[in-house]
Amino acid sequence: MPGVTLRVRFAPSPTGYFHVGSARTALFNWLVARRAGGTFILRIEDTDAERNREEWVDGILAALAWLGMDADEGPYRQSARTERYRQAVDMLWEAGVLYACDCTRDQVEGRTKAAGVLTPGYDGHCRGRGLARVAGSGEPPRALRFRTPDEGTVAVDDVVRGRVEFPCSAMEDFVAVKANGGPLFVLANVVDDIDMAITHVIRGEDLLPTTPRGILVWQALAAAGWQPEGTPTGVRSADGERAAPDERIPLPVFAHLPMLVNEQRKKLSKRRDPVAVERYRDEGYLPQAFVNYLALLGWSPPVDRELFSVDELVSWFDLADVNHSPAFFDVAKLTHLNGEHVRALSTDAFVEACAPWTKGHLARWRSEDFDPEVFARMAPLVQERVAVLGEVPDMVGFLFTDPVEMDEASWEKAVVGDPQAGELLDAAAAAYRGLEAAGTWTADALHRATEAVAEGAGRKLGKAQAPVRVAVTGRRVGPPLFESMEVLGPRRVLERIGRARARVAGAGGTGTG
RNA sequence: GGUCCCAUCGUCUAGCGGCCUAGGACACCACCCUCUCAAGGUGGAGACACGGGUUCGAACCCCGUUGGGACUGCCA
Repeated sequence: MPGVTLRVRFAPSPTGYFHVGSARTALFNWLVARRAGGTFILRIEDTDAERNREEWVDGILAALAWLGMDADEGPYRQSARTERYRQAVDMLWEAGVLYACDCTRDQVEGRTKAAGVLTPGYDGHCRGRGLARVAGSGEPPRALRFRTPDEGTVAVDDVVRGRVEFPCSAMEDFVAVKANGGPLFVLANVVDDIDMAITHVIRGEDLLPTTPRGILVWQALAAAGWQPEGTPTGVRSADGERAAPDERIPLPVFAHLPMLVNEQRKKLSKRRDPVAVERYRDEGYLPQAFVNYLALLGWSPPVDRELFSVDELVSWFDLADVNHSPAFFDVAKLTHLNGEHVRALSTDAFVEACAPWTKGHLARWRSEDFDPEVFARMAPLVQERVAVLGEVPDMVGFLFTDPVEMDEASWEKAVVGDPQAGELLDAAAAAYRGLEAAGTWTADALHRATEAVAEGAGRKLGKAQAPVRVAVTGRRVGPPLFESMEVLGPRRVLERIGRARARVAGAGGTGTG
């Protein structure tokens, strides 16, 4: 298609925090645009003033920025385009496809119930009443309904699902304009897509049932002579004279993505499912890993692997490889993938990525206690042991907290539960003091010294190091012990072993048994 | 109720009529490696919803059944 640039849009409604499903939709649009060298447009669908909040817009923008999905145009605001919608409504009204309706919801329901109709929905009551567009003073305001065809079908040609046909007989005359004059989704959305020359509409499958309405509106607008905004007038009118409406304002290509579901196989809900993107950011997921995982939800790459950089995703992504069936958002798999991305980082990048937890707002120690050099030395050992960055504080907290915070479960198991713990600690302390005196306080020397202690106690190193580890780091699990003790230094190591030894002795002395 | 969508291991999926005694990944189990924990290695268990067709041949095509889901707002 020479001369035709692909234009896609992500059009969220700011009615809540940014949702993983929305992020997936945004990503697929973004990938398609980047792959094709097209344009990615951001449009905020905020026509419902009562439900939209500015903070949610900020949340969307922040999440998109975090994930690296940069918009080429926008954000456009529907709330700033009311004049454009009014023009569309006028045109549609003149064309006779819109009619005024003053039925309340209760009235409609009452009539369908009384008539015993099996198919609820609007009954076309006001179709032939010829109500004026604006009611007289004192009368209730009137909504405008779109006159749908009585027969035939509307077909949606969908890249993902093929041709889907909807019978007009099942389509009610839907409300396109609120009584207060404001446009509804189906109208504003279509006007914008035409004006913004959108070529591909890529969105969730939940919008598939309303797509025929959009197509009807699109065709009515085209037939009524709607002029897309911002198109050079000369070119357009020349084309417009001859071309059929559908050619003049061609329908976009539709692609309805499979739903993201929870463990109950229901559409992800903001209310009951952990779907806020910012939550994953704060738990320490890497944006590139999150994007990688999101891409795998509903799309499968043509190569047999799952770890991709964002650039690789751009080069491999194709709507033709999008699946049909709903996908479960599996945090366990996301976590694994995140671990892979964490390990793929350079040490410097890892240290940098950890900043929010080491010296930022998520740190659990006083900033003056944090030693960047110590962290940098331990970083490679930590990096290969965490799946999400939020695990980092637990793993290195003993380096920046004095006295060390003791995990009581670890203490119980490795010290209280080990009759030899006391003598092991004594032997280790003695050996370490020797290293300190000899000036050979290195991980290697500590390793050998501890091995000797283990041998002396008649056990394997693995069993012998446990009490020492708990005494020094406060936990049974963590980064390699000897490197940890090396960076911690003799003073603090010996002090901690001494404190633990005293506690064991104290417990023994006051014990009842 | 109506309209529409979907249907391969627990999960994400490969498969687009013969390469399938169905492959990979996550999770799970066992073993190996190992100073703990991870990571890594090896092995294991684990699926074509059901019934009819079409065909020499069906996970793949068609029909039906069943199951799940979405929509059915003067929300988007």
